[in-house]
Amino acid sequence: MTRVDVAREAGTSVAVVSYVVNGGPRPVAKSTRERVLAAIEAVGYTPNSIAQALASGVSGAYGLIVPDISNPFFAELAHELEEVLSTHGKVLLLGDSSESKVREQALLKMFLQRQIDGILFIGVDSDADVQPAIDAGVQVVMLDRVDHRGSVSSVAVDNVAGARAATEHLIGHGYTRIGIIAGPPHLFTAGDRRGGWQSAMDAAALPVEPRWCLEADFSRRGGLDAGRRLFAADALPEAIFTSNEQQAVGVLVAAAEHGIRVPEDLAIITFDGTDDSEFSIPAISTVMQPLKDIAQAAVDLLTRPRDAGVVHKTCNFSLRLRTSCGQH
Amino acid sequence: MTRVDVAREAGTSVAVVSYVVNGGPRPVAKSTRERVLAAIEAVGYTPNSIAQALASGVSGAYGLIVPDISNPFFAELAHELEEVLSTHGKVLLLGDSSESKVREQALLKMFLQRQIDGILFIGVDSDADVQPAIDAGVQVVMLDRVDHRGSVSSVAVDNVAGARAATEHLIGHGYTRIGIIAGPPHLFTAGDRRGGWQSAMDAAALPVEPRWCLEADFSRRGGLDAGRRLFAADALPEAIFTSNEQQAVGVLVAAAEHGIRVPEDLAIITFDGTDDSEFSIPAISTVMQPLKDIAQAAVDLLTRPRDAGVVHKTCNFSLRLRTSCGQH
DNA sequence: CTGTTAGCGCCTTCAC
DNA sequence: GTGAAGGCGCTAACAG
Repeated sequence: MTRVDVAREAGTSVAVVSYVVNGGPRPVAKSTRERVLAAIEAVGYTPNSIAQALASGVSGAYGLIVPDISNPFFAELAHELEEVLSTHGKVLLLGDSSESKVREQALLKMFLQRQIDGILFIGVDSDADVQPAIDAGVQVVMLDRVDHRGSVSSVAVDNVAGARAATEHLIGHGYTRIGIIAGPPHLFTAGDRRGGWQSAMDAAALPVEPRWCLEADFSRRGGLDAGRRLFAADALPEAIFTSNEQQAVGVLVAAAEHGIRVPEDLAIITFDGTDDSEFSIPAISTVMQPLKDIAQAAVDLLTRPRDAGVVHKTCNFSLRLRTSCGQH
Repeated sequence: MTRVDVAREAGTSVAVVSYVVNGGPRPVAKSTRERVLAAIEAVGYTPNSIAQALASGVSGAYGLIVPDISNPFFAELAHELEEVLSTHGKVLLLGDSSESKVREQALLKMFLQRQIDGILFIGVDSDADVQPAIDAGVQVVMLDRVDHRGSVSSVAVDNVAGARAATEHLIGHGYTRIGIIAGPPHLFTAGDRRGGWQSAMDAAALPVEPRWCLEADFSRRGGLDAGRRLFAADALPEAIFTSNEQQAVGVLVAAAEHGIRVPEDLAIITFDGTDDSEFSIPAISTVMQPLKDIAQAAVDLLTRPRDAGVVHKTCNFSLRLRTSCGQH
């Protein structure tokens, strides 16, 4: 069923069908419109999006590239993004780079070939190469692992402030021996969160003990390994800031292995705020990222005109206090 | 940059460019081919997939519809599916129905308009309506929540056998008072797993205590609520089979709330086998679904010729024993 | 082996 | 307000 069928049924030309389907670019008489609408209904016509895309140049499809969709944080973010887009009748192409920069580039290229209208990009690291997209004139918005000084638009929370707020909360509890599980150094996210922790420590004139400053992947396994290293030492910190939620879950497992009670022996606070921290034992205090807001902001940026200039949008985090830091 | 540019550069016709790009349908002289290849390189040409799709009728895009991508099981499955597809140069459209049948249908329609080559479908419930896809002549493969007696192809594990194996393992431990957290009755998955549990109980001539048979959503919250109900009673079972992993995580939280030790006071075994069960406290024994195999099988079915007939593929589960059922 | 050309389904400018 | 016609970029007959 194409427009030709509709036109024949309605006794008009295909152009008119086009006008009523897209509400433009030319006006249509009320009576003709109704006749066309009826014909569309009668023959069961649905426009072919592919053909529309080819003719008009806009595909109504957006690409999302994530390092790993099975990471709960990215999955929840993808959920929100898809929701925002699909209510606008847009469609989301999912690209999972499996933390590989090579695949990341391959996906980007595949998406570009498909004439996507824009790309939501969460890079494997913080200096992602989205030049191909820019050259092709498609909008790019970076999420999460962004360079907020960079030349492409981005949406993220203030990682420095969030980490500082979390650490300050720990300090407010009276803890003075506070460690950190930092993230991979090649991620600005990790650096910023570490910076936030550091600044809170400095502001409170608290000593930073190097052996309580570990580095780990942003993964459960990373947190587990770091926790094991930490707990193998004789002296423990009273509290610890883990730079992402996955790490925190891993640290919890390590703590259980070593018979270390949370929060009695060790308080924990973390960053991100997916369901994982709510349903862990104990529930983990966390800096919550407002995923819905982030998704909405990202789509807003993405759908602006091409020449809109780069914007670095910062969303507000909130602190969610739970058992793991002594709250209840 | 279109084929015209390439043709001009290479001094050939556009048809020849097409032939070398797609390796057919007509042969091309070696020398010409090389000239064309060089020209493609020189002008930096990449084919427009949209145009290819329109002209050829195959888009190279597949749709995936899931009830909720932020559910770890679906997210891990999506990860595997995307991986399989994208190594074939195919692209995945992600549709998240948010557990709504209305959105499910809307997504299906959107995908169909985009001329997808096939659809991977995980329905909100077990009698999903994929008729529109079938009418449009696009392949459908149902995953997970499937009706393996139905008329569309599917891939899944043997839920009955898996649940029975899990329950038998519990029985092998010497437990006799074994309860179940069943899933929503409108899902065949849930019914099958319940059936497997039941048959193991029957085979061992173990009594089924109704108050230890609860029903809950396939979610952490569902498991939490069910656990609270269960633990509010005075007499507890010795062991319990939870019908999915999310539920198990919730039950664990409820157990912690009530000071019930796992596995000392209550052994738990569950179904699915994502990272969640590995990184919970304690680690949860589970029937593992072979996600990679499932993904591969699904894509294989999806890319068969249209008239290939319906196939219900069953993948082999495996039992992963961990602390929660007394193993270690 | 290579070139010409008619579509694929739709959008949109241009006449009427 | 409506219709005719020329693309969008590519594929695949059909001729040479």
